[in-house]
Amino acid sequence: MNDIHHELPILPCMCASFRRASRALTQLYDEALRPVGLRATQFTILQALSLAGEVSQGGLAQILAMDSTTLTRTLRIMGREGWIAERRGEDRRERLLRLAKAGRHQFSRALPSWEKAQAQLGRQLGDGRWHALMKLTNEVATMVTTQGGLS
Amino acid sequence: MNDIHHELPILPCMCASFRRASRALTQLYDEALRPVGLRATQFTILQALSLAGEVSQGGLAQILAMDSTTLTRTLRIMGREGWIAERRGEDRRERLLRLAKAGRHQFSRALPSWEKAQAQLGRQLGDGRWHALMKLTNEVATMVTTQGGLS
DNA sequence: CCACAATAGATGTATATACATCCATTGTGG
DNA sequence: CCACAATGGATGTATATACATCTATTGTGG
Repeated sequence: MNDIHHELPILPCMCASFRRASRALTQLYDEALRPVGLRATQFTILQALSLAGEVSQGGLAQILAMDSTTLTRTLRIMGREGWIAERRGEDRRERLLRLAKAGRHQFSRALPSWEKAQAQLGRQLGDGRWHALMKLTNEVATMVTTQGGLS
Repeated sequence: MNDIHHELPILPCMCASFRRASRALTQLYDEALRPVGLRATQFTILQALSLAGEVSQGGLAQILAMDSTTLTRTLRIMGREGWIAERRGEDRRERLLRLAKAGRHQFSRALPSWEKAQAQLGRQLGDGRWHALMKLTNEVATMVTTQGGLS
């Protein structure tokens, strides 16, 4: 019953190729995190807040290279689980976000599953490709968001 | 008014790093394709069908490493634009898909914009990183979808 | 100080995405 | 042939994602 697929055809579009790999990876991580009750995206937000401390919604959006209004909905879901604490900044338009106690707890609870997914992938890729991909994906995100509209 | 961001922080999660880069790239390609009236995903489907000829919905889903039921909705949207032609296979559960005339036309119309995006990105990355990423993203997708549930 | 531009998010809307479940069809063991 | 498992998609539901537009707040030139 297990899928022993063939090689996937190369997609000449870099965007398509990235999106396909992202979908595959998201499956892998979602499956690993399902027993804990987290989606990959939600784990990412917990981890980002864990690393960044207190940030505004817009600041978090920049870190993740996503539209800040997208976070409105995702944070609402995570907020009703009690994982996110927020307060108004001095600039009262801003929402300053940080992990609530339940959020830190949920994050620790998810760590082993996440590490298992990372390790499995790391074994399959090997150190060389792992580090290359870490570097390259980070460069792509930085480069594209930075140089967005050049002449 | 233009965004000259800083370096983005490294995300230790491979999945998060991939998804972030994907979002950034999707922005770039969506922007390039917007004047033509296509999303990156839709362009990808047109291109995949253009390369693959006639395939079943499930076959297309495998090529793109996505759930075949996801395609039900996306294909419906593209179908009502008249871009996709379908017929029943001998196995009458299958839907066999191919580009309709309007689809081939829309695809050609979009090609220049897509090539511009590819070229801009290619310039920023340089040949080495471009080819490395093409190879690595394809390997990741193949590897993860193939080795899905190993012991 | 005040009119007005700029910014941070919230909301409406559309697409992308997957999973659980359901239906129709096909394959299979007896 | 027939009961039943397996498969291809469709549908219901939930989340992820972005853009256009709106509101509240902040910054700024005069």
